[in-house]
Amino acid sequence: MGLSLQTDQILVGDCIDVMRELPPASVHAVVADPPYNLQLRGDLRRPDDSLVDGVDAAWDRFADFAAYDAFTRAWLTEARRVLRKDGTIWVMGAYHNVFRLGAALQDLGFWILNDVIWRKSNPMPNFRGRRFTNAHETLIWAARGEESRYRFNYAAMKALNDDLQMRSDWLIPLCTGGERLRDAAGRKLHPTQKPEALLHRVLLSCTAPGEVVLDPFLGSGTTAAVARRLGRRFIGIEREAPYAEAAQARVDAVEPLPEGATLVTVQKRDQPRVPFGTLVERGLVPAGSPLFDRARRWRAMVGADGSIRCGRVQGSIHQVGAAVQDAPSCNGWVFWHVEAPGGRLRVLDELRADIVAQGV
Amino acid sequence: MGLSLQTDQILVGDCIDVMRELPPASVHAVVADPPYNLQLRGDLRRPDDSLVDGVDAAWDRFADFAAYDAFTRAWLTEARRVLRKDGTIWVMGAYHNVFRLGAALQDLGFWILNDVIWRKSNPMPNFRGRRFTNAHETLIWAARGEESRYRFNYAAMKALNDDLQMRSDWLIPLCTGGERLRDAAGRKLHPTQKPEALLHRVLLSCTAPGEVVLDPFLGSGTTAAVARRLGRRFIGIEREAPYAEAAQARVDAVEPLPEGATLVTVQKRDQPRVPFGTLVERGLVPAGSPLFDRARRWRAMVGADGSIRCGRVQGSIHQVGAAVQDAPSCNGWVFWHVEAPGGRLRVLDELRADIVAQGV
DNA sequence: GGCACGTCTGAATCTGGAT
DNA sequence: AATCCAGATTCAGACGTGC
Repeated sequence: MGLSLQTDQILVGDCIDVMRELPPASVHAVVADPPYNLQLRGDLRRPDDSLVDGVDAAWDRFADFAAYDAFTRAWLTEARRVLRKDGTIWVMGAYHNVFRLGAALQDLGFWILNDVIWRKSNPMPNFRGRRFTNAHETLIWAARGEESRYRFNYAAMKALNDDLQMRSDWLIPLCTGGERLRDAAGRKLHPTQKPEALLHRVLLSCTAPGEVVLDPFLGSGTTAAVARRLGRRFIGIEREAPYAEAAQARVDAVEPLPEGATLVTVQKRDQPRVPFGTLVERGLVPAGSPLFDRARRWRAMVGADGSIRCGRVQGSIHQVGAAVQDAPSCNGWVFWHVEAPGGRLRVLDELRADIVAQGV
Repeated sequence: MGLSLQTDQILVGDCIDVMRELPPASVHAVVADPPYNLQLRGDLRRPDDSLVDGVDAAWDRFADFAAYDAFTRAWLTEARRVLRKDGTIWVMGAYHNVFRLGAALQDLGFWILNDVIWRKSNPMPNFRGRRFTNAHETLIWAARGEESRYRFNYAAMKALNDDLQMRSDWLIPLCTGGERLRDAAGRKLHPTQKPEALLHRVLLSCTAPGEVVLDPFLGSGTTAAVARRLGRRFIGIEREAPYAEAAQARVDAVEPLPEGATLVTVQKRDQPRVPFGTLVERGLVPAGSPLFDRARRWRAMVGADGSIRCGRVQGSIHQVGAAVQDAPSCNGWVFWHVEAPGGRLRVLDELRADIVAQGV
C-alpha cells in the first residue's frame, strides 16, 4: 500500500491486519468501540414476560479474560503505531471490559487524559432488581504518550456546555427512533449502534476540520457519518461485510456542514430532580428525626433509606401523607415539615429549594 | 488472634498484615479506598498562581504500575479471604488507578456487579484548560465470586431515589465545610476524605444492621463513622497513627440512629412466605370458590388443597395462570382475584398482605 | 390536528429457598 | 451439588391507534 493514506473509505477486514497496512503516525485520532465481552448467560425477560434482545453475536464471544486481553493488546499496539505523535485515542467500554482496556492502554504507553462517563438518559432498567440500573458506559481518552502535545478544543467544549467547563460526565440519550439503522424487516441492524451526539462531542473535542479519524470497529458507521458531517476525514475498518455496506450507504447520505457553520448546539440544562432520600443522605433531614404535618396532627419517623413511618404505615413521604389523611394522593414535599431550632416548623419543600439553589 | 472477631475498633498497622490475623469468611462487606497512585509531576498552580494542595504523601507513591499492581493484588487477596462467601466489596478509584483495580478484581475471581459513578456536584475545575473537568470518581461493586448470593437492598435504594430504581451514577457533593476534619491549624487532616453521604448509600445498599464492614484503608474514618451511625459493626485498619487517632475520636462522637431508622424498607423477597393453601385453610379463600383474572377472562375453581383448576388445567395458582395465558411463567398472587361482596375483584396479593401484616 | 393511551424496546454479565 | 419451582421484577421515549 505504501506511504499514501487513502481517506474517507471503509475497509473490510480484520482491523489488526488492515491497520498493519496503514503508514505509521498517520491519523490524528483513533475512536474505537471494541467488543465488550459481555458474557451473557440465559434469556432475560421483562416483568411483562417479553424477551430482551441481548447481544449474542459471535464477535462478542471470547474464551476467557486472557484471550480478550491478547486481542486488546494486539489491536491497541497497531492503533498506537498508526496514531500520530500528537494524536489521541478514545476507547469505549462497560464494566465487563473497560478495566482490561484501561490497564492495557497504560501498559502500552498511552497516557490517560480523562475517563468520560456517558450517562444514558434512558437506559434499560434492571428487571430483576438485583443490581443498580446500569445507566452509563465509559470512554477512556488518552494521548499517545506522556509527553504528547495533544489537541483539546477547550473553548468549543465550554461553548457546548453553556460556557461552563465541560465535565467528565455527559448526559446523552441512547440511539433510538429514526437514527437507528434497521434492516428490511424493521429489526435493528447492529446491536450496539452509538448515538451521533456522543461522537459529535468526541470528534469536536480533539480534532480540527480536515484531520483524519480512524475507527477500527466501525460497525454501523456512526464515527464515519459524524466525521463527514463535521468536515473531518475518516478511515473505517469493519470485519462484517453487511455492517460495512450499511455504513457506506449511511455515510454517502451525509451532507457535510458548511465550513463556517456553528457546530455548537447549546443544550438547555434541565432542572435536577431531588429525591427526598438525598436530604436524608446529606443530613439535612437526619434519619431517625421526626416529621410533622402543619398542624402537628401526625408525626412520622424518617428512615435511613428515605422512607418514613407513621404508626403502622411505611412508605414514601407521599404515600404516608396520603395514607394518614386517607386521601388518594398527597404531595409530601408540602405536607411534611421538620422542626427547626426553636420549635418552628419548616416545610420540606423549602429544604429542597435550598439544595437545588446550591446546584444539587 | 484465633477465631473471635473483635468489631467496632480501629487497628493500626499495614492492612495486609492486619487482615492476615482476621478469621476467614468473617465480614459481610469490604469498603476500600486505596492509594490512588496519582502521578502528579511538580506543583499545580491555579490561574491566580496559588498552589493547589494535591496528594503527594509518601503513601501515594509507587515506583511503577508493576509495583502498584503487586500491592493491589496482595491486599485484595487478603480481603477476599476475609470476606464471607455471600459478601460484597466496594473499591474506589479514579482514572489513574481504577483500571488496575478492576482488572485485579476480575483476575482474582471477584464478580463485578456494577461500576458506580460518584458524580461530584462541586469538583475542582481544570485550571489549565487542557482536559475535561475531572468531575467524578468510580466505585466498583463486586461479589466474592460469580455464584455468590449477595445482598442488595433493592427496595431501600429505590426508596432513596423517590421510588425509581437507583442508577449507577450518583450525584453527591465533595466533603467540605463542617464535615471535613481539620487539624489545629485549620488544614485539612486527610487529602481524600470521602463524604458521609457516599458511604451512607454504599452501606445501606449491601448490608443489614448488625453486619460487619471492613475498611482496610480507613483514613479519616468515614466508613466507620457511617457504619456506627447506621447500626452496622465495623473493623477499620489504618497505617498512619495520626489518621487512626482522628478517626477514633470521630467515631466516638457518633450517635447511632435508633433501631427503627436503620431498618430499611422491607423487600417482598424478605417477607415470610405464605403458601396459597394457608388462605384456603383459613377460609379467606374457601375451597370451592371461584378465582378470576382481572378482566374476568378466565375463571378457576379452588381446591381444598390449595390447587386450582381452570377447564382441564390443574395445578398451583402460578402454574394454572401460566398455562391459561400460554406464558412461560406467572405470579399467581397478582394474576388471580377473588370476588368480594358487591362483585368487586380483590387480588390475592392483598389477602396475603393482610395475613403477613397480622404476623402470619 | 391534537391528545390519550397502549405497545415496544434498549451493550444485560438480572432469583433463591427448599429438597 | 444439582434440581425443582414459587414468585419477584421496569424506565424513558418513540411510535401507532383511535377518538
